[in-house]
Amino acid sequence: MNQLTPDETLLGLLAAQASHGYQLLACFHDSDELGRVWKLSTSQLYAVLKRLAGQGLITGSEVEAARAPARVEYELTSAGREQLQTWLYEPSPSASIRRVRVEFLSRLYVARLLNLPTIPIVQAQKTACQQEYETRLAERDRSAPGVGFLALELHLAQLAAVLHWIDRCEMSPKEHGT
Amino acid sequence: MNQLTPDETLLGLLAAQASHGYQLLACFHDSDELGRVWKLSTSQLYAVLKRLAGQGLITGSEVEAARAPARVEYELTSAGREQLQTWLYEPSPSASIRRVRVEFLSRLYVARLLNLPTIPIVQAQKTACQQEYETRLAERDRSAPGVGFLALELHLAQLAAVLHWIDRCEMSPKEHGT
DNA sequence: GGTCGCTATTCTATCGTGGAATAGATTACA
DNA sequence: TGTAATCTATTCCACGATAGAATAGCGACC
Repeated sequence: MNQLTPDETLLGLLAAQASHGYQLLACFHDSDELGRVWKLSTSQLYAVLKRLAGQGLITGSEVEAARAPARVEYELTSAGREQLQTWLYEPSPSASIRRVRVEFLSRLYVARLLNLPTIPIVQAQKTACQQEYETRLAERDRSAPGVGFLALELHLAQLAAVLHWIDRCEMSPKEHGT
Repeated sequence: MNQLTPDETLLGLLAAQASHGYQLLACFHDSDELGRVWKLSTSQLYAVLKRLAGQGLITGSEVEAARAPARVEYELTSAGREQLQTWLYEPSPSASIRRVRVEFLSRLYVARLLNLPTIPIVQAQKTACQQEYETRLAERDRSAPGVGFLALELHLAQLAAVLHWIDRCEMSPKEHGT
């Protein structure tokens, strides 16, 4: 997959608890949950739910709510659970800064939510970023001065910042000292 | 403008020399020029040229080339020159990491190309990023632990990296020591 | 002279997106 | 009791970005 979509993150939320669009949306809007990770519009979320249902990763059923319009509750299928595991422990995650910010943090969020081990996720991401760093470093040495060179240096600085930051992600949420 | 487009960068290139789509494209593909800053498809570039022409910022005229198909050469109008100046010395540039990588480096590229002063551009960008850093720092102190907090810390680390990196941009291309 | 490759531009099909529209249900309050 | 406002929940639609194919002029090579 090349495009950045919340598909698997949705699977993760539904793995924790069967739910419906409007409720899931709240989680993506709460800045203490996924609000700082994803910027998701209403239609996009419902589109993803439809896609996942079409792929047989989740199934929905209409449910009448007590004091609200009827809603469609979705839950994971076994194919969905499998897909989630594969994504969560992807051995070669992307080292793109954007991907780290969004996809890695989503993995972390989901793993914590499901009480699954986070260390392998952090380790895999760290390794990927280190490799990327080495690659770019070699590239820089072959690069002519100019904005292309500056762009590479910025990229290297960003990767270095990620590598320094990522160690803090191994800790559980409560262990954060300064 | 909210969306990230190469419009003004194009104006900058045309300010240096009247040119046509195919040639401009080469500059955006050369990784020693703008290749590491913009990822631009053919159709996007031509679409931008049409838009700029529609806005009266550039004018095109068909030219027969010696050993090639006819081309449309574009040059800046006075409105275009004005727009370029405004953009180049924008007093409050965006502090978004992506914008810095793309828009700021484009400004720098264009200013160098036209032998215009780069210091004010760097200074304005630096100030914007410092302000953003302070804002996010305050936000972090109000934030609950979790991925939202980690996202903020990552953002802060990225901004710090930008602030450290940006000083090197004040130098002319040839002054780069280690 | 056919076809390969370079120059130069346009066309098209698709897809993501934001935001409006729809719609059911409860609450407010006069 | 009527009606306006508000919250819940989902769908619809128009727009623009985008990639990549298609078109097309022109020389070169064998």
